[in-house]
Amino acid sequence: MTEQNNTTNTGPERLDFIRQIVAEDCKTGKWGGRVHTRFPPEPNGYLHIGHAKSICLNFGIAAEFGGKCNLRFDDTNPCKEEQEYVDSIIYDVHWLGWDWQDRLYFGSDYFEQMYQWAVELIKKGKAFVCDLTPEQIREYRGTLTEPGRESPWRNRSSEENLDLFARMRAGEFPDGSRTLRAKIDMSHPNINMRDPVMYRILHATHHRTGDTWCIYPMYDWAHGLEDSIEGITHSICTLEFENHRPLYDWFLDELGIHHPQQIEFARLNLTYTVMSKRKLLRLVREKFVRGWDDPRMPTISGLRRRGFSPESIRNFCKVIGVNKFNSTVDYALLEHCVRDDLNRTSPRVMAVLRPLKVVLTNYPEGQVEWTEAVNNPEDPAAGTRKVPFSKVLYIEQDDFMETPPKKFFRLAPGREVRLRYAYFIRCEQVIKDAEGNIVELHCTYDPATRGGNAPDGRKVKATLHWVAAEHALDAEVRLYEHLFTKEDPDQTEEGQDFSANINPDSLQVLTGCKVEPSLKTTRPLDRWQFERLGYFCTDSDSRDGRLVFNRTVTLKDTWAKIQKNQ
RNA sequence: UGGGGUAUAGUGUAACGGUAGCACGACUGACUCUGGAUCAGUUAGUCGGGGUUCGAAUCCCUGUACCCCAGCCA
Repeated sequence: MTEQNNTTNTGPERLDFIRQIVAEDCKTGKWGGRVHTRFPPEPNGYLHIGHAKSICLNFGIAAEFGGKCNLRFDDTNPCKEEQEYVDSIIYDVHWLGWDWQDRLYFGSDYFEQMYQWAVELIKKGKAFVCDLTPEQIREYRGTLTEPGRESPWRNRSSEENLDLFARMRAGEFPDGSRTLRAKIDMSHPNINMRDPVMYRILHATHHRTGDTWCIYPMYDWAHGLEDSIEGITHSICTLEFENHRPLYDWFLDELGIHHPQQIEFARLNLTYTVMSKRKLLRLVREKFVRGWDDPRMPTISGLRRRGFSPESIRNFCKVIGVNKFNSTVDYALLEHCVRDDLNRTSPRVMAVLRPLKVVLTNYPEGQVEWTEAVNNPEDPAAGTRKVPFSKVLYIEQDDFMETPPKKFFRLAPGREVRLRYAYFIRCEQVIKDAEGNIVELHCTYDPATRGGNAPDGRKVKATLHWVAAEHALDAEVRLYEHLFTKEDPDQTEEGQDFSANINPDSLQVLTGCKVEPSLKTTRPLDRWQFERLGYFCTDSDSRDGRLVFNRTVTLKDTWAKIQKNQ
């Protein structure tokens, strides 16, 4: 913990409401000064930016308070969970920069202990085997406004319950035929307390325990026990579990075991995207995207492939804060965070996405000059590199207009601009094809402006990026827009769902792009700034001789804004 | 209409009875070999109505709105 400097007016570090609780607990010694959190994903899908919020909260709090944070898989439902998801989650949490040392746990490792505790509750007369069908259980539960009715099986002797429960475990009964239920209160206003199911019979193969179990614990029963076993102090979860806290508390108190404090916070919502695993699964299954790691997905793997850095995601999670009320964060804030980080860390490079050929009529045929370019103006240590310059070049089509409107100060007939790190050039002639399309520009360069400055002190209003034709590498560049056309994808017409709001133009593939030769050896996940265009990331489809880049995010573009407002 | 939560600029958040602050966005301007970055500035807020108090975003009362809960999902 750093010493507070009272001479500055920055004030004390502001703590969110969860950190306030943790800080208070440390002060009062509630847990003996211990802070132990956990991130408990269910391995039934890929992690997304919303999980990152939880990950940063749990691992962040542990780190800040000198505590520990476990990675624990909440794998109590064999029907939905897969090893593939376990692997991806481990990879993603690590990639985000967090470490759990040797504390990688699985709820399924505690199945035997859970079973023993269930037996204990049965013996206490606090749990019973119920023979009601799923439909009957629903009927007996009552409704939000009416109390439920007690199961006719509620008052079996503990001997009978013990025997039946053992036989459930032994696999004597078919799926769905019986459950183990807690005996609480069928008229409780909180429906979760109306004799909730603790175990269901499921003859399913579990991704870790195989076929050793045919009864599986329900979340409400299992989760608190997992936290208790691991000695968790602060069990941080999302808002929808607030209604379950009384049950969480009830189980731990009845058992008289270590009782962590559950604290709930609001999950993250982001504009122009969906966050529920169910919807993300649909996007993948119904091929709206190319997979879990499609760069348009809000998954960690998608963001990684898109070019987001772990630092930018962690910083995003810090600036959005944490609260108890639902809110939707503007996607622009995520973009701000990634630009902020990439601006400082990304090497600059020149790439032309939509090439327009430029011939310098007064430049010597066959001559090549290697001009020195700065790799990162924000980081002098990044050094410089040499970029080839010659008679035939490519510039961006957007950087030339035959009849330029007001405020357009790039290249136009008769106008002079600077080619970055090279020369001033002047447009002398526009060459068109039979249809009148501009296919080539004839320009002259001023040899006196070598390096990019005029000895006579004359100024140009624009600096253009460029690539020498003969040295250029071909590349494919994938441009992305929001996956949905609406800020809230769930806002739909009657009878439609979020898929109706999918943006048909969310992916645009550009081929025949020209990039500078230094990019020849780039490897997947390398991050770049293409000067004046944006931040780009070498895609995993990229290989020697076939370069593929993803646009992470554009640079802030004043000219685009002017155009849009016209 | 049962229970549990929550309301602060366009958006995300601070304030813990004492000047409503920060960030993003938007809009100006300066600077610039990236129309980037940077810098300076502008914009705009306490859900409504009562009360308590010298003083209320904060405490009390009362409305209103939104979210969650009736899986043998988590």
